[in-house]
Amino acid sequence: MKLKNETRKDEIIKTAAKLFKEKGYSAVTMRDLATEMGMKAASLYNHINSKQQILKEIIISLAEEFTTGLQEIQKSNKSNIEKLRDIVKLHVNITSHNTYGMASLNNDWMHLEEKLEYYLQLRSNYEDEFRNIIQQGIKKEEIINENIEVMLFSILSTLRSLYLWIPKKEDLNTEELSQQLSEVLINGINKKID
Amino acid sequence: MKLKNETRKDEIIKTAAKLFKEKGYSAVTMRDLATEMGMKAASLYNHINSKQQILKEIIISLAEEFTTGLQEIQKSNKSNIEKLRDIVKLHVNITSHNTYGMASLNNDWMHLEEKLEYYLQLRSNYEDEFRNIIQQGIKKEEIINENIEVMLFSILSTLRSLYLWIPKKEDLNTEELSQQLSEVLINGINKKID
DNA sequence: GTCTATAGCTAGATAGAC
DNA sequence: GTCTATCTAGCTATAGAC
Repeated sequence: MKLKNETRKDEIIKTAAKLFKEKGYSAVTMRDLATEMGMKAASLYNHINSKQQILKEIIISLAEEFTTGLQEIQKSNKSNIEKLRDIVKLHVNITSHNTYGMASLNNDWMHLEEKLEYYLQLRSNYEDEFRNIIQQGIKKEEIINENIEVMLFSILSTLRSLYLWIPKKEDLNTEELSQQLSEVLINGINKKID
Repeated sequence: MKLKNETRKDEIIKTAAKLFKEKGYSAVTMRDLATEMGMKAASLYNHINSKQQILKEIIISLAEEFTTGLQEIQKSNKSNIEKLRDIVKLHVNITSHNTYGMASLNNDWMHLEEKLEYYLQLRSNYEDEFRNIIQQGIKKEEIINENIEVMLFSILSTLRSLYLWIPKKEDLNTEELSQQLSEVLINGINKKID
């Protein structure tokens, strides 16, 4: 694990993530990746051990980023609605600086081999923490007493799909987007009488 | 195109959709599909012409179902908020009777060959119609004057992700789910003072 | 650190017996 | 309509020259 190699290796992983987003892990060949990197497929193996390792690094680092981000949010004394706003910010921030990787996290996790179980554990824990915030919010009468699973998956689906349309916006203002998204997800789109 | 073949062919397509949902189009082999069907790969070709044809039939029929469904909704004289509720129903209904196919529609459309352009056209038109309903809703002061793209993609992302968690619910009541989902998407989760 | 060459395997699809 | 056998092409990964 020489430090000198990390720069080139990171470049390969970043390029791979871009291609994985376009066609999915299984449809991208090492030759595709090599061509995009301007080299031959065999040369890739001086920097990475396998195609599987690339997928693992993309997905696990992102999954851990979400886990630590949510743990940080949970430490605060904010209201549950405020915690939800922080979760929206977390997703917008991570997605905006790694749009490509988010595609693999969402669509190619099932192709993980040794790390599959670990990933599933992280994801399951994340959903449990998220669900818990909604439950506490209902108990404290900050959140309506609707079906918890419907609220959880409605919000989470939107946040998980962010990678699909964030790149379409030019000059992205993450602070503004987070604010607008929170508004829509929390308060809805229905116009009330002022 | 003998009618007698259609039953077996439909069975193959349905099984393929299930496998495509689990691993994605590219990772599913004709041998996998044959095994699941209890036959040999070569035998599949008595019913279908190619793997690509299977994907095409799964995706295009669903895309057309959404297109005609939205056209039907557009014909009515309902308010724009009511039209949105109908769109939610449309997605819940189509997804609940073809959960597997929805995975391909969402994640494997880029592997379409001859029909790719047609699919992209249908999807683009669908989004335009959807956006138009929101715009009209804002104009008629039924919907808040927030960022249209944020509202559009927030709602559409949730509806497009329905296939991921609808099967987790046992004894699904589509009418009830549509109602709950509309409530959350339109009115938000924030508790207001009664 | 990149290359050529290639091993070893599996993919989609076809031919033809039954 | 299903089978066995097989073709051609493409895959990941390695060996070894430079």
